[in-house]
Amino acid sequence: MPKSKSYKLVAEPADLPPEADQAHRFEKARTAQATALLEDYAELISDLIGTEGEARPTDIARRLGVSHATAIKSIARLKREGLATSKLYRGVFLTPAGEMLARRARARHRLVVDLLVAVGVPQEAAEVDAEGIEHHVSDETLRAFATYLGRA
Amino acid sequence: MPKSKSYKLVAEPADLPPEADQAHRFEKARTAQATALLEDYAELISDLIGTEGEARPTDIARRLGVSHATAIKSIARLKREGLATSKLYRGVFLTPAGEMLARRARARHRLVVDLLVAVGVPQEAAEVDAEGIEHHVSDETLRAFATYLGRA
DNA sequence: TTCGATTTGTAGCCTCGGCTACAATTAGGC
DNA sequence: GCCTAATTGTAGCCGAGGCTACAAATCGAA
Ligand SMILES: [Mn+2]
Ligand SMILES: [Mn+2]
Ligand SMILES: [Mn+2]
Ligand SMILES: [Mn+2]
Repeated sequence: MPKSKSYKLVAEPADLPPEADQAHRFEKARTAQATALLEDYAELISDLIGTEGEARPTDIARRLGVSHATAIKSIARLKREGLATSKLYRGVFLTPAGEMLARRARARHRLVVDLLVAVGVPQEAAEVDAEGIEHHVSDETLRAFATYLGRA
Repeated sequence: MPKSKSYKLVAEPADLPPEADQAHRFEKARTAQATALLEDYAELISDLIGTEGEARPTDIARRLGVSHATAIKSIARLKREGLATSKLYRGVFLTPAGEMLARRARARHRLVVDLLVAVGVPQEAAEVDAEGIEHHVSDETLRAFATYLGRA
């Protein structure tokens, strides 16, 4: 992950050229996309461990609909970023950081599906669309969803 | 149960293994992501032509927050896919297919922002998040949004 | 225990979308 | 009209995330 200047706490000057705003939005979307894969893997690994007792690369690959080679390479990225570990022929595990990411991803995923259904989106469409939408929902937006659903 | 008469590409037998559903959702999200860049460019080019009279690569790059080399390369992809044309030093234009894509992208973008605001998301957060969310909103979900907003 | 099937890992290829550096073209001020 | 600045385009690099093909390790049934 490219260092991502995390100046989220810094107030953003209101006197920037107008197109800078737009550029900043696109940049946020690109950043979100860069973490989407990590979030999906973390959530899935956590699910598999919970339901199957273990998360094997082959199962991960089948659930994601990618080749096992692709899954293994992505798992390598998770390890590189300190989110997962794995022992040869013994499955993949999440580090504390990975667990935390998985928990938040799962909670957000559920909230997004519930919000969509609450505003009238059919269940199956909500499930499908949420898989992509979830990665672009900020904490602020998530709080608004929770409030709307009466779970503030 | 998993119905939704799909396109000719993927035949969906009703008795698929349960994890195939999940794989299919992930695949949809990946497909949506593959077209996200095209949609953003088409929408932006259309906007620039509308407000500035022309869409020059440099302006496109600045609005997107990427280098002009990146923008030019992406514009090449739009041309390759029949969505845009350009004359040397004379800006970028949209083909009819590109215009159509831009129109739909803009309408969807607006509906997504409006939906977010309607459920209580602050305006600025809605604008930011919509830039990513929009690409994962299916037609079915979009219709539900329109209905919710009373624009059925 | 042995041996074939499954699982896991590696190697190499591809496209995409970032970037910088540099080259060429055009536009504009003087 | 000339020269500089801006714009546009090209070349080459990179990492991410797809893929297939092949190799190695493990598992499990006979
Ligand atoms: Mn997802
Ligand atoms: Mn998810
Ligand atoms: Mn967008
Ligand atoms: Mn948009």
